[in-house]
Amino acid sequence: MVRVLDRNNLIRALKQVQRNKGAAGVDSMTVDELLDFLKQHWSKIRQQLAEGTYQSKPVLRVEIPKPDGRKRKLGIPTALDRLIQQAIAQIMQEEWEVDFHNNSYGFRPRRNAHQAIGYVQDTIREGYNWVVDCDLEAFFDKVNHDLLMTQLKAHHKDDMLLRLINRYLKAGVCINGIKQASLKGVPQGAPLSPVLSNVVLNNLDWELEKRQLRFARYADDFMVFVKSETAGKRVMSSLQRFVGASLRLTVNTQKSAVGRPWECNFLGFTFSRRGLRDLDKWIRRRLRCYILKRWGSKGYRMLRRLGVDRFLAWNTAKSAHGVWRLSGSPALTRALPNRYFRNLGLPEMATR
DNA sequence: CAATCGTCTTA
RNA sequence: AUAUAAGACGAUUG
Ligand SMILES: Nc1ncnc2c1ncn2[C@H]1C[C@H](O)[C@@H](COP(=O)(O)OP(=O)(O)OP(=O)(O)O)O1
Ligand SMILES: [Mg+2]
Repeated sequence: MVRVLDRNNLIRALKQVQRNKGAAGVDSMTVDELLDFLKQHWSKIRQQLAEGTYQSKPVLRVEIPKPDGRKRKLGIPTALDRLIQQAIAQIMQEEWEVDFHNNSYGFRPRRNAHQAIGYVQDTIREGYNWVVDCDLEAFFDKVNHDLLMTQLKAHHKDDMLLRLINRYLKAGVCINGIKQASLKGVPQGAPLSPVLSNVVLNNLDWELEKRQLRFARYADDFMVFVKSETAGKRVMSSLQRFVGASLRLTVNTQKSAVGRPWECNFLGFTFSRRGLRDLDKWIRRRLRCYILKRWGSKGYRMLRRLGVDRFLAWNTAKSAHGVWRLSGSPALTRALPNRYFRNLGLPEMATR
């Protein structure tokens, strides 16, 4: 709590909230009104936070369309609550980093989707040719408060902080003017929610580790790797049981399946067994167009002299099991955009 | 090469 | 029309 209320931490949080220019919460205070409000009321709020008497406002319910046509229920905290939560999140995410599993890649500092994809490819290369692809149903909305608080208490000694987080969980939602209690879930739109969601699924990570399974997780989307279809089916059903019984969450059966890694999507990337010859021929074609346009026939002669591989300079990599990864310069990625890879069912290109 | 804005992607 | 993290691109100021 002391570290949360540290001056530097608070101004970093304030800058982040202001930079986002997000919409107002239930009190209809905008982010540029926040600074004036803080000048007047901050000393009082700071004292309430230190004493554990601060009462947060409920979140504002706003619905936005999801890509599949359904609605996503956002919970927008007030600008002030976003500031306080961001200040907590900055401290919490660094403290939890040491306890989080290495194969969890979502919502974490210094980790990205490419690292998750890289791990997936290494795993496939080792001969794990069956995959259990899982997504959770309405993940944030269904997070169990008691389980989350138990998890937080086990790792965090600060009673004031725990109390404040609990108040945020129980702050309620405001749906067109009418306040409702929040009995479960973390709000989609609160700065603290992503790190709390990782705390919940950290249990799942270590359970998979205990069962000595290879996996990669990105938020609520995870892949577990096995070497046969029967093993995959067995893992899928035991996972459903574990997620339901121990985490009080449900696996989204529409978005989950046991299959071949090269037939499924993970983080918008597709894997393919297509051979290098096809790939090389296709890249050659694209490159010719790009180089002729950019440097004319001089560039084209240079390509012929150096060859595609040397020209790419950032090399194409081949794997033992026919899974390909390409890397390219930013300029090349612009010439060969990822949607071409997607349309052809090839793995996308990672810039480096 | 330090900082600040703007667009976009993944969950 | 919110949040986090990473990344890409574009622009600007010294
Ligand atoms: N735009 C967003 N704003 C805030 N949080 C988000 C947003 N998109 C996704 N999230 C968070 C909350 C989600 O529970 C979590 C997983 O996303 P996603 O799997 O797409 O939806 P979901 O799990 O809520 O519903 P479902 O999977 O049943 O369609 O990521
Ligand atoms: Mg989901």
